[in-house]
Amino acid sequence: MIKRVTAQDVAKAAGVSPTTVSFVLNNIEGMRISKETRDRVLEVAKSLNYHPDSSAQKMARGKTSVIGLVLRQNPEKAYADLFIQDVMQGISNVIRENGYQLLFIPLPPEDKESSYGKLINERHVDGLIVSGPTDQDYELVEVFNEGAKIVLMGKIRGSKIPFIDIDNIKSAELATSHLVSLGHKDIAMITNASLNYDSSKDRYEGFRNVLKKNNIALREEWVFLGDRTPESGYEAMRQLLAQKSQPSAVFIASDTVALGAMNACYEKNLKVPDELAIVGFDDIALARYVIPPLTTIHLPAYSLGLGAASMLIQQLNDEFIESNEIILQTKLVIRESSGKNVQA
Amino acid sequence: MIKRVTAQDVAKAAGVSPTTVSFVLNNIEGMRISKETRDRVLEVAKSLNYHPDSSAQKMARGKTSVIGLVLRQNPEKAYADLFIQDVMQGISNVIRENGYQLLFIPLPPEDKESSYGKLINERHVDGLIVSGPTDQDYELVEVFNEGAKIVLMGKIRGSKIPFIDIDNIKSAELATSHLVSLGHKDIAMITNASLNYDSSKDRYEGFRNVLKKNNIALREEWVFLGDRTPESGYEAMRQLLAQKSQPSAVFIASDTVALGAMNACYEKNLKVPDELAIVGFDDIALARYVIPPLTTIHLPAYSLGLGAASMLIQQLNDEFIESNEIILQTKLVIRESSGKNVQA
DNA sequence: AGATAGTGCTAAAGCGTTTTAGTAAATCGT
DNA sequence: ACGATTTACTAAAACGCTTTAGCACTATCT
Repeated sequence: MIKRVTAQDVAKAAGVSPTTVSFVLNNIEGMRISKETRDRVLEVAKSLNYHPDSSAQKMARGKTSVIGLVLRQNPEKAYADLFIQDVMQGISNVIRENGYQLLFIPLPPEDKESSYGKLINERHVDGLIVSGPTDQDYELVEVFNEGAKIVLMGKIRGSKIPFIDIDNIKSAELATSHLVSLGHKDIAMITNASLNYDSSKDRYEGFRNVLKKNNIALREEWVFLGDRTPESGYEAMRQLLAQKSQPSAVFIASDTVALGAMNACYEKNLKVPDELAIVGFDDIALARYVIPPLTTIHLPAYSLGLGAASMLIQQLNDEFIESNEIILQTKLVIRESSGKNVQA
Repeated sequence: MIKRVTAQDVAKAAGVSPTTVSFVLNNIEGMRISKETRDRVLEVAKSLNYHPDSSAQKMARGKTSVIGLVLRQNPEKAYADLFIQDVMQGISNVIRENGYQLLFIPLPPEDKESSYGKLINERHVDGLIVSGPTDQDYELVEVFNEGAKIVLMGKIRGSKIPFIDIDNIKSAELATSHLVSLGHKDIAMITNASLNYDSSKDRYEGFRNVLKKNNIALREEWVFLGDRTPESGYEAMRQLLAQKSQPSAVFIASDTVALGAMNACYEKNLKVPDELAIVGFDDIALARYVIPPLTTIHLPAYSLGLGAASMLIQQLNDEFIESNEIILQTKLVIRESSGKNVQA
């Protein structure tokens, strides 16, 4: 193993103290360093190929400059949910500007063992952005109350943790209404995830609201639970298509799930949208390229990431927090999968 | 900010020295600690909710226990290339077992400024797995020669860096041969990425090899460059379809790119596979759910990740390295997009 | 000329662990 | 009963940086 070049080495070579090296390299204001000395230190540092040891900096500074993005999902699903990609971009942009790094942390829901606590307490991260928290995330609330810096994407009812989210109920209403306005009366639904997730519960509620308002009876046998994967959509659709009586439309609360569902239709030679209209949710990058292109609810994933990161950085800087609760707007994007008016 | 609980605090509360606390918590063998003391320390640590500061550990131990996965791509493309998901799973499984963490690092090719050096020298990571290195990655070779622990997924010609890869030439031959054997003579190609990447170059070469062997002339105007995104496939296909003379089949060296291309076909109302046969490459999780399901080259992404991680960990442990160069097998997966025999 | 302020730098403590070298007490062998 | 071992632990250094307090010197003011 090669000997590391330390600030000591630089100091010695430049004929100054380590203190001065630190001042120069970190551009500390208020500390007067002559231009000569400054230049010399800079030059020596470069010629020795000096890089400060980040762990030592963390120690000395008392902060890590790392923020964690925790996905409340199994690793394989975390990577499979395409929607998270845009979110990460939004986050990345904000935090890089502020000198932070992103640590990507899949945290399976069954992994109860004090994992949030570890992340914070072992000082791996300064703060956390938590995507898709569940009802049962008691520890998260606890850790937050102990002073941890956290922002939620999604929300936990009854907690004081700042969050950024969309109005899932309204958005699902938007999607379902679109189907109703096209003349559909027999509408099925596949959720995005299990009902432990608030987002799932709310999207389901929005769906039911619209049915009720239009005096359409909810048919429980037409409601299936997805789990954010194409597989789950495929399976749900196969079960749906195996029933005697069939809907003319289905609202699938996740584009990723819809992908699988559409394949099941293809397999059964069922034409989308002519024989079955489909509306998705998320507007993942791929939605536009699906065959047929997917009508869906556009969710501002990039802005969600951006907003969450900004809120977290405000917390970390102990700045005044403008708003603890941000709700972003969604919109319906009409492509082909929902088809034309059916009553024509 | 709440005062951290340190090993000192635990030591004091348990009536022992910090040394003992460390011995107990790390289960150091050879150090004799009585069961009583051990239990007491453990209990106190738990009751005080003690968590060792990971930065301090890194400092003291001289290692970070973090390994970096660097994607030689722009952040947005890094997340968009679906193939990487499976790779990450393979890596995650190995490294978790060995007590390492994964840091996900998108590193755009244009970012020349000594980035590999930073990662290693600033001690963010103990070692690096580099996916998709390019020809021009001089710094990588340099850093490796200075003693950095690195494993490549892909390869750099002429370097001694251990790598794990597939035989891209042979795999592309496999794909192209399939098309030829179905009776196609007019075959186009869309690459997975720019030809700066070895994988691109090799897949292109395999494609040409088969044409040559079968006395089919290569038509340059039927060759397009993809960039791992659906967008690039969509654009390429539109250009291809705008030409006067049309191929009957196309080999697209990336499933993700193929997704976009297929959408362009749909838009032009061109039936896949009847009017245009398509073979992809990668066998991403979604390939099976595409409409029509995609014939493609299955690439052992999970094993690639697993192998890379294992090789790296061997290096880190200064273990005997069984093999510096591993080539994994691929296979052709025939689904629907390549269609039936065309001469029938 | 003496007090005051400003300039350019450094010594040393501190961050929270791990680890080497060692010590005191208990046990053992003869 | 005395030295040799073993047992159970600890003191202190080390990791590589940041930061506070302060020192010596020069310039400025009255």
